[in-house]
Amino acid sequence: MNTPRLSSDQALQLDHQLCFALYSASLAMTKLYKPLLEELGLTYPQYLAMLVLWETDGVTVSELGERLHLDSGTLTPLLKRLEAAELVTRLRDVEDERRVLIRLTAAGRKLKTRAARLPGCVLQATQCDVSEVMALTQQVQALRDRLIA
Amino acid sequence: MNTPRLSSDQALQLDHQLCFALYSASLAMTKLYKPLLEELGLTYPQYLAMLVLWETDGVTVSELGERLHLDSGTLTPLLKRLEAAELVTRLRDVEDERRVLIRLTAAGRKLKTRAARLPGCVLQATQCDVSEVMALTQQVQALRDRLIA
DNA sequence: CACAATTAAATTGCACACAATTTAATTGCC
DNA sequence: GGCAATTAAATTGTGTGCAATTTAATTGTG
Repeated sequence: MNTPRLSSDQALQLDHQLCFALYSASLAMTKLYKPLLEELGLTYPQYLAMLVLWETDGVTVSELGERLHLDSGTLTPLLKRLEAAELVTRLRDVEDERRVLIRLTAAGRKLKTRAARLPGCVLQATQCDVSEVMALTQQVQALRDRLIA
Repeated sequence: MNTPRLSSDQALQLDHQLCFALYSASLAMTKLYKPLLEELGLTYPQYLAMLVLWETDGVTVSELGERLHLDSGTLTPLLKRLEAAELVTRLRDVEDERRVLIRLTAAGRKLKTRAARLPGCVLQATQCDVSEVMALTQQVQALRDRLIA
């Protein structure tokens, strides 16, 4: 059996692009989170950084970057805003002064309680059940990991 | 049978977030396209705009925005850059002077030929076959449309 | 121990995204 | 026809993303 092929014209159609499906779905997600995160005083990328810290407090900027696939050019100003909001502290590691350790403040830890309702809200918006969302999440993660490799 | 539930702690884990899977996969896609698009002198969002125009030449800023789920705040400067690159023209619609019609130049139309190889490069990077990519694309599109609704 | 190479953040500059506002043109309603 | 309401882009301001460069600290090698 032959591998299915598409004409060059079809292959360039916007609605045939996996990249655009991901791009527009990701932006739609951001818009969905926006009003929910506004109550917490967070932007969407700031929320992702907080998710990492709620899992593992006290990480370096690099470690945070590896986890989120973002670099210091993005994270440094974002973390300064979280520091200004008094949700995290940014202190040079005494073991290695090149590194900056990001730690949650009491307010930062406390915010997790209020964030706990978000996953339920988002699940509802997907109109899927948990198992469907988990399956799609894993498929998209696996794709991402192949793209990065 | 009960709907599966997750603890609030598990539900907030980064790797359980569909939103983060989409976000990081979308950014990974952008990075994959970057060197390919550099040869064409396009950024990734500019490429998406060109995809629309290669399908339907002569659209308004609003129509382009509906197709890409982007607003004039994003599109106006982007289109000015495509105009500066002499790939499109931006002219007020004589029928309704509020509207701006975006049309491909000869160079803009011609660029489609060179773009034709991109879908193949991207498919290869996914390490999937066409049918898998198509299925995932449709799943993600359907999710996006439910999120927007 | 000196010093080149490496590493970690920060900085700079450019291009998005998007909310909110402004400007200009058209429509609707009387 | 006049004018409020609506519509389409553009503008303004904030916050990412990321390449490229800079700054500062550490490591490796002779």
